[in-house]
Amino acid sequence: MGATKTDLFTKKQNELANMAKALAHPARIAILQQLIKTNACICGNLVDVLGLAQPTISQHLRELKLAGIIRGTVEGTSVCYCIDPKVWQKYRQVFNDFFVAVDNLVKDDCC
Amino acid sequence: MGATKTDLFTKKQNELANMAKALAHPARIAILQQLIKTNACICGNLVDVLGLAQPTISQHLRELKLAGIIRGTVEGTSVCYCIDPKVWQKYRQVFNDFFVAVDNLVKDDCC
DNA sequence: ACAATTAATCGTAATATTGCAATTAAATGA
DNA sequence: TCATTTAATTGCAATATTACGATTAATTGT
Repeated sequence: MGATKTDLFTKKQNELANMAKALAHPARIAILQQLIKTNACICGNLVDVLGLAQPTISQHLRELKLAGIIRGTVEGTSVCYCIDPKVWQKYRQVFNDFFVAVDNLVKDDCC
Repeated sequence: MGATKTDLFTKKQNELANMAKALAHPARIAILQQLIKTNACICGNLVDVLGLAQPTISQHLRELKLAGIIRGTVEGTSVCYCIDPKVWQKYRQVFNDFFVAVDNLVKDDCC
């Protein structure tokens, strides 16, 4: 026990849950917002901006990269991270589709 | 260590992260979708529909209730759960606001 | 009052996540 | 080449999450 039983759920359900998980930490939210704020890229500035240690930031970047929502390209000794607009839009749509589902149904309260 | 350092982040960042966390499990996604699907309420049917044990479902319901996104009212020996439309709309808006932020900035790739 | 039904809670095991010090890897510049 | 800079990786401790058996709490029907 202890591990999520992904086999019980659909691909879409697991996909959405994983997307949510990628956003389920304030540091990762802060990283994404910082990437947006500085328009293009940013590197270890994140370590200065957020108050977390370098390995911790690196780990969060790793997760965001794994989720596909950001990309990192080496630039000299530093690494430039940026949001992947395509994946970002996909996230946006998946979440929106999920939230929209209620519009058709919930007019007033049930219980 | 091991605990999230919420004090390093803004209220909004923590709020969004917590909302995402509420959605960050396929069982909770499935529960919400089931509540939508059956329009109004549902009770222990969830235990039958999803393949998880009763205490596990109960725990996920607890988290969703804690997040405010669902409500439960006692009806005889069973409990009727339903989505809170107001909170649902808030979730929708918070996520949308977050995703929208990129529209103004990311036209083409950076790195 | 008492059996039956339903769901919450408790306790616990397994696993996952968070965070960081220490180290390593990779690239640059002198 | 070698020191410097930057970021990834390793290893580990603390905490959180997930899952469920066993039990408890609450309500209903008899």
